[in-house]
Amino acid sequence: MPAAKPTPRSAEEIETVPPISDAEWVVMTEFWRLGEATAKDVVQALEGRQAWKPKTVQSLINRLVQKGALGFRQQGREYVYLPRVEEDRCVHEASRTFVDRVFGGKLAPLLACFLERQECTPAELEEMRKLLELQQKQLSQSAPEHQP
Amino acid sequence: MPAAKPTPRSAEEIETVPPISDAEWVVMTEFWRLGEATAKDVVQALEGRQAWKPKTVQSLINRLVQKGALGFRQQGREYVYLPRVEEDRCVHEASRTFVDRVFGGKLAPLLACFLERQECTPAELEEMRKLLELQQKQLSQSAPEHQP
DNA sequence: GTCGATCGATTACACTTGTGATCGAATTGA
DNA sequence: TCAATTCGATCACAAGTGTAATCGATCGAC
Repeated sequence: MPAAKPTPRSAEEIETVPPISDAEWVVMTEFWRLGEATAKDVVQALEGRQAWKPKTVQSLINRLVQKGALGFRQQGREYVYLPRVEEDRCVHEASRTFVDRVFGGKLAPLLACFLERQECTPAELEEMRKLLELQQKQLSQSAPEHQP
Repeated sequence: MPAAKPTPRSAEEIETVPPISDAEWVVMTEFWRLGEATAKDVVQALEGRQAWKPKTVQSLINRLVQKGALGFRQQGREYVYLPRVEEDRCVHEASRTFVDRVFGGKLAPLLACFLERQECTPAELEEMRKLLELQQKQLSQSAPEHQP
């Protein structure tokens, strides 16, 4: 069957993010970083970090297109691909799923797990503490607390 | 460097944890919780939460045995299975892999992601903040700071 | 002692994933 | 003009996964 299917959709967003496998994730990350890119761009970007043949990268791109995670437009003989799913949404979805599966949905045990093994730098510890304090401050402002 | 490699292991313990798939993880979780259990125990434990036929659960158990994640001993006609990999290690390994893949190895962005979407309860926020403070305190004691 | 219920063992089967190779058309350098 | 290169399209193929069903032995109820 010829290329009847590969016309880019006009609709920009899709509602539910498709499942993205580990290897595909590496590729998506590059597209999220680059915004738009040809297959070759991504091959070059991954060079050195990933020992993938160009054809492998192309296969992963093709699957991401099939899944609706990437779109593309034609430019001369080649395609320029671009993300069709937001990084934030995918990242959040993946995190949610992971934390649910492994930690019963709670983040604190994950943090504890990392702290136990000293997986965080002091700078990161500080950053996280600030994030938490900020969040707590905002919460306490928006939701009136009863103070004893 | 703090956090050097922990104590050398005994020769028999499995050093690298096997890959555990999503469905298998659900089963392992029950074994970690129960300590020891027959297939039927786990089927019953999962009843209501997971719409799996008993044969499906048995298949997952068999694969976990093949992978070395479960062991068993015979008891009459049936088997009593038990974990052969520590939950902590599997959980940590899975977390490490996930955070590396999705957040470039840093935990803070994951936390930020959850906070943005208000995925944490106030109690959890507080718990995490305490965890962080404790860790920071311990660090500052073990690694002396340059004096003001 | 026979029959159905019940174990674990073995088999099934489609889908996904990782990792490419091949093919035909277009492009380019000589 | 023609051979080599280079796209994307299509195909390949083994391993892993989700989701069971069937088979052969055994145990318990009559």
